[in-house]
Amino acid sequence: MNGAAPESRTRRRTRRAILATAASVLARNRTATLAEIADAAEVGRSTLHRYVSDRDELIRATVEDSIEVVGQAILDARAHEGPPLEAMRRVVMAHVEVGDRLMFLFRDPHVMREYGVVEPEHPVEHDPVIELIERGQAEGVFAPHLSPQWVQRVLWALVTAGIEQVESGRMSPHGVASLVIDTLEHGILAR
Amino acid sequence: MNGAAPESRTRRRTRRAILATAASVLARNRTATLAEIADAAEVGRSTLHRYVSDRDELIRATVEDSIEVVGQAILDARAHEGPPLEAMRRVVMAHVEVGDRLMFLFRDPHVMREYGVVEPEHPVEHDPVIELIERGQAEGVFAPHLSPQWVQRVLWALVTAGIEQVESGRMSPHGVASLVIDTLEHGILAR
DNA sequence: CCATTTTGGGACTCCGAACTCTCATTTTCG
DNA sequence: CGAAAATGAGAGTTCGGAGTCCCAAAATGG
Repeated sequence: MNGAAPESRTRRRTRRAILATAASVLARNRTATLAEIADAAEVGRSTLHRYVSDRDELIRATVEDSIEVVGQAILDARAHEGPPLEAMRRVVMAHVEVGDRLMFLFRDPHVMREYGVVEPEHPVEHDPVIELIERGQAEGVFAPHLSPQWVQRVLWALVTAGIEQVESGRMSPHGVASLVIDTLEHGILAR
Repeated sequence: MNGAAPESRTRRRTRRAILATAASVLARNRTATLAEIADAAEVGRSTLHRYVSDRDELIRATVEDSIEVVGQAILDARAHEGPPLEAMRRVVMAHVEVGDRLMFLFRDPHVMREYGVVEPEHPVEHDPVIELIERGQAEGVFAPHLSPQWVQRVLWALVTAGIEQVESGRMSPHGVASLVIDTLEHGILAR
């Protein structure tokens, strides 16, 4: 399939910088200009066009890359190992760490709806987070009456909320993960 | 202040339709075209321009209108009356009912940052939801270690998540409010 | 029913972002 | 060092949405 054209180290680094910056900028401003993205990535507009022909292709490539990065972060969190509660905490921290990519992918549902991968390599049944939630429910740790998809969506929502709080200066970066975990686990009632 | 020019019933209705539709469309696609918005509102593009001169003014007017609608819905929820827990449940249901406006206002932080009212009639200290949360904390119902702003943000996040679940067909419209309330109150742990 | 208001649709211009192309310069790496 | 790769900057073109105008048709309301 691939024309046996390995990318040079230089080009690979530039490509990474472009895609990472695009995710970060587009997450915060969906109408950002290509010039703005190029500037933020510290690259000329011409160079940007050497890597992606189109705005459309830029978004497509950024989606693909972001899915890759997020997926790897979750794998690194070893969701399938250890007690579900501890695994969930690692997963939350992993989410926070790739917050930019997550916000790019999921803040605007339009992005995933239009550009989401057509042929998921790992079908939904193998999503590590879903499996973790199901495992936790089976072991009696997570509430059994909540659908795993809902729990996962809540996880995204809280992580996003936490990141926004940090960016708006209403919260220190340090405590976000634990606050999110606490709220996710226990809600807002006194106990 | 106002040039004593009361708007005819006809114009008032079309204005409402335009602003409501704009909120709904822009909430789901921040890059929607004016033509798309006009179509969705079932008015001609010319008519749209008769009510707002500019895309900028359309957004500004939609923000103002949405704040009005959301504020009224929250007032109707009587946040200051009765036990905090029940008041919070009414507030959640009110949020769900004006979900479109909420998503327009808060899904993209850029909107409120750029167009949010400059002179809030009711300063932040008088936000009924914040006051409800503080009251609930004072009465020992809500967790005291969570800042009211964080609780409010979580409330928004969960309502948004619920609405999205409904729209994606993963959940029935009926049970959303109670699911959001349950998750908000207790989190995801088994109990 | 008639005067007035409101609307829809088309034709037109304008503008900014997107995209293309070229060439000199810099960086990489054997 | 020297060839090849990669980049930056600028000029020029294209394109689509935004905004303007006009007129015939429809709806409103007295």
